[in-house]
Amino acid sequence: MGIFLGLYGWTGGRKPMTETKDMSSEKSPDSDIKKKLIIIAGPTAVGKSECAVALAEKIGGAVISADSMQVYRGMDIGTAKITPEEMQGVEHFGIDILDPEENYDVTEFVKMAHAALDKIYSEGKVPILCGGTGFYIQALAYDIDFGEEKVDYDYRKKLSDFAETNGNEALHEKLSEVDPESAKAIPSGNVKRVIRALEYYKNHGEKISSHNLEEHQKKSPYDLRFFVLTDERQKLYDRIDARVDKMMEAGFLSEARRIYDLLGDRDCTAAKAIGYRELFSYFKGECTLETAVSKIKQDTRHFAKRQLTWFRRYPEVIWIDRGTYPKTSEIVDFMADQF
RNA sequence: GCCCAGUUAGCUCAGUUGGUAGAGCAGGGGACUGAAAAUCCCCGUGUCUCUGGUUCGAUUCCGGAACUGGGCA
Repeated sequence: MGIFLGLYGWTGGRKPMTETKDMSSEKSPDSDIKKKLIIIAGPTAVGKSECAVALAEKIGGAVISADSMQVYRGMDIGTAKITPEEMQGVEHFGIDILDPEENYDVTEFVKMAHAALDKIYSEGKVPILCGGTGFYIQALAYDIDFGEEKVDYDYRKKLSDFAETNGNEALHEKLSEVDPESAKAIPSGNVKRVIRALEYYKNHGEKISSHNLEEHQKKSPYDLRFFVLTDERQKLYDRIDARVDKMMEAGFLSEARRIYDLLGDRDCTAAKAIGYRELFSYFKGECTLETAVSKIKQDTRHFAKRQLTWFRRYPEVIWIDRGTYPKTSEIVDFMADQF
């Protein structure tokens, strides 16, 4: 049941906590055209994937993964990637689409997601965007414009070399000259973002700060149902620690070894994945396995905390506490109640 | 049993030539618009083990106790 939810518009029944639309008069022509997009986000290890599958089964949906690392083939255990069995026949997009040495970024994600959305909508299904990469979710759900040009890795390298030899302050100073607003907003220590701001100015002759200001005003083109799963901090951390131990038991070490042999010292996105990078430094003899494993737990906990911070920015988020809804079926029922 | 050393923030330790103390890590909060599992910013009051003494004043000096290491028997 519930599979016949049409393509357009929700059937109402939203909880009062979110902004309620007046059914009769307030309906703008736009909101009738807006397509539904369900988002299931949250920190790592809260149980997003399972919920997404269960919800998809219940309402006739398909899942789009919003995860920057699960795109890589062969990185399964360490990224806690959903297995084909766990998918239960529900279609998933954005998983296993690249080799680890390939670079991926938001724009690639958005392209992939748009294609997936087209397909899902055309089949009359409901898309469920599920994952923990807040930046990707943001980009898709609020239709952020990143422009068409491709990244100039040489220019980035040039700037980071400049910062290396002349100091971060010097690079930051360059930004102040062309885009004082960005310079004010970005600390000089955050070299990556300073570089991007400079790069943007070079490509567009326009300040990224004003561009961001415009993009910031954007409303979502979708009829969103933005769920964020959360849990008591200690419980979440305990689950993370336990999961890392389970990964090790499941053969994460040899999986990481395989990826390490493949990537070597290459500086690519996949090599920065939590779990892999710590094990890589063990392979290089920089630390003991024990140290590496506890570092993985530590880094994962920090990551989860950052994810939570990200999602707190959205006022429209419907928070779901696992303490209140420990069972996946309860969560799915709750979600289904929201539309 | 004796001799040394130590006992300071959740942990590891600095430090105070006597005026009640500070780093790293952990922890918390935040930012983020083409690297995002990335990158970066902010937040440190604790019976300075206890107890006598000296002193205007002791966490700091002296004595004792307890505990923890190490050494000698």
